[in-house]
Amino acid sequence: MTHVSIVDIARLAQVSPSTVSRALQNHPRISPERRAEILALAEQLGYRPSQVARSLVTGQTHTIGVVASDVTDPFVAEVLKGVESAARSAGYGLLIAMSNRDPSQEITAATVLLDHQVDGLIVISSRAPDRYRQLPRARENAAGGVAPVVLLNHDFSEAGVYSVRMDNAGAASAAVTLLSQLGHRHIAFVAGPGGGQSSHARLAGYLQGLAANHLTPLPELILQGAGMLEDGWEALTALQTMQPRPTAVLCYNDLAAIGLLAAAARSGVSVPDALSVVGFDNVPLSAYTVPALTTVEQPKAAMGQAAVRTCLRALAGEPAPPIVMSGQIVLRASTGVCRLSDRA
Amino acid sequence: MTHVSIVDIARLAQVSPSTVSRALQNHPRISPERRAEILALAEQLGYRPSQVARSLVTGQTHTIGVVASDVTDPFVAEVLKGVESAARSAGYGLLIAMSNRDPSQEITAATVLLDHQVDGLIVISSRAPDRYRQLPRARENAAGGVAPVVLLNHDFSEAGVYSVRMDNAGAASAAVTLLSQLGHRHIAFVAGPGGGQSSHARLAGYLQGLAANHLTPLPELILQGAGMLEDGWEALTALQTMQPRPTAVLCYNDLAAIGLLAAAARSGVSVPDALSVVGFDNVPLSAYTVPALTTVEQPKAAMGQAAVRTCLRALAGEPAPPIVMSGQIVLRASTGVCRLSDRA
DNA sequence: TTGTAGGCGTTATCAG
DNA sequence: CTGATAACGCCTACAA
Repeated sequence: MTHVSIVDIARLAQVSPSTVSRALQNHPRISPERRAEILALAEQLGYRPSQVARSLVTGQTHTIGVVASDVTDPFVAEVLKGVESAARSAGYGLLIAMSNRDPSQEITAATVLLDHQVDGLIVISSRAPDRYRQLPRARENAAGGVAPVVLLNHDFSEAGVYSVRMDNAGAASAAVTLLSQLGHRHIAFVAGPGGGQSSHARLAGYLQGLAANHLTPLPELILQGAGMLEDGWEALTALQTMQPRPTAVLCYNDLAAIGLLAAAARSGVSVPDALSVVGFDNVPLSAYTVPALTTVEQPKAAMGQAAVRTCLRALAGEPAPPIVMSGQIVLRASTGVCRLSDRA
Repeated sequence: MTHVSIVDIARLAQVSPSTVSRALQNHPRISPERRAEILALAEQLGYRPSQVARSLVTGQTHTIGVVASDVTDPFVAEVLKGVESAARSAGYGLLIAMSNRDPSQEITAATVLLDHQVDGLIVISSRAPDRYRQLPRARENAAGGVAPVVLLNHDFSEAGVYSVRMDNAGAASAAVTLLSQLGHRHIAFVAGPGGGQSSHARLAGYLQGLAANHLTPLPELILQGAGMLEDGWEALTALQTMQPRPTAVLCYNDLAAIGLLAAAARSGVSVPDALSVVGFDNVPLSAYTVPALTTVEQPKAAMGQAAVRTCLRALAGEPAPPIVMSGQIVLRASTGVCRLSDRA
């Protein structure tokens, strides 16, 4: 016998399969003795219920799909960790697929997951959220419902699409204010990947921050990037050749900031004396850079857990309003008072 | 109609469900016209085959389980990326669970995945491989087989258990030789997590390297750790108070090395002038530390892909011998010639 | 080449 | 409280 099933147990226990089924799922209408007896037997036989068979009839797989832009990004990994722990403790499995930061792969990945019949979808850092409304009949759940989609750091109001995000703009703005209070007047920004709403919001926050502090926004102070180490590295050269030269820079994320820090060290640009650097995310590594990175904390694990909660709530038919979390600035050694006199 | 199924198509196409089934899976015995007609109809109706129903009958889910010690570890993330791409292109989904570096959670996670009927299991950095032989009937596949388990960086010969790993000992030994050739005589080692075979092998390699270079192994030069940033950070203090003071240190992984680098910078210990540091893994970040980290490259993505290939091979009943990859030393700025004269 | 019938392991709806 | 019985959506001999 390859696999002990519910009927095997039934036979040995001299009861019907349905009774066994009920015993196994703590159904109220069954005598305690029977249940105990059956449970013991199941245990002893090493019975493992077939999730597959169960899913076929219930229409639920107890599985959540996660499409991640890139697990190699510490922010994503950290969020994923939160997602995993929450999912696991809710009895849900996690089916994962990577989009490799590519919008078209993103919906391909989503489709694959949906085809594997995940109950819901969590997208960590979507870059193509508008396409979810087009996912053909793929989102149709066998139970007749539509798989909820939870977007991380991407506000998007559409039926069946939920969101959990940070106050990206507010935090970015706060970071600029911090720099302004330290006396910096020329603050650059290394932008994030196009298409991502978090990039957009952080850029907006940067501009708001400048305005709030009566600083003039200069287009050339905004550098392109994609939230990767290389971007920060390359940004330094650009910063050094600018006129007037910025004395501080806010980066889309810690990765870019770390790249920038490395470039600065290599080029002999002293941080924070000659240049103050602020990151975003507060990944574990940011405490171990040289100098330690001032950054904006994002409650990464909590966001992941919130995404799962939102998903389950949607699944249960309960209301699941957008969640917006806020982040604190973590002051470390990469920022300092502006040493340059301002000659307008 | 909640979900279009094979019988819906059959009805509309005026054929039997089995014909539709055959058309959908490119079965040879069906007329091309029918197939075309049916395929078109399916497409038009937005038909999505139910993986669940399919799995119930075939006994295969086309899903591979991955238990990862911690996605937050860049090495693990990088390997996972390789696993994902290989799995995806083979048409397999990925069910993931985290062990949080805890041996007991590791087998719990494995069990959860197995209960979700994954076809095979890949364990990224196992710390409790001997327990896989005890996984009760959980590994029993519905098709009557046993789910193959592929261990990463953990050699383990047992039926149904496969392995893909690096030549950890060889690489560690080579790293020691490099340091020795740079003139270092007192080389410390920051060890990795207990239980992991890669820790064990790298430690062994370190000792072999010492022996090969006629250096005396001193127990106090071996520091405990778990492959995390903190371990390197804490190791520095220990190193500084040793007599004689080591002039070089090999770390279990890049994370520990990065922590060590940070501590050194904070304490004013100049790297590599006063201390040479070598990591292991060559994670992307290691090129962006200050100074850039000399380390041992591990073909991370390739290892992940090899793990998937091994798993699929085992699934197909083909032989899948252990795979051992080798790593190159990547020479960067954290190592240098020993500046201290040797006073025995 | 195509149709029929049985079954994969569970759950759920009925009667008893 | 318990037992038949019918799905769930698909695959696969076997029959036609």
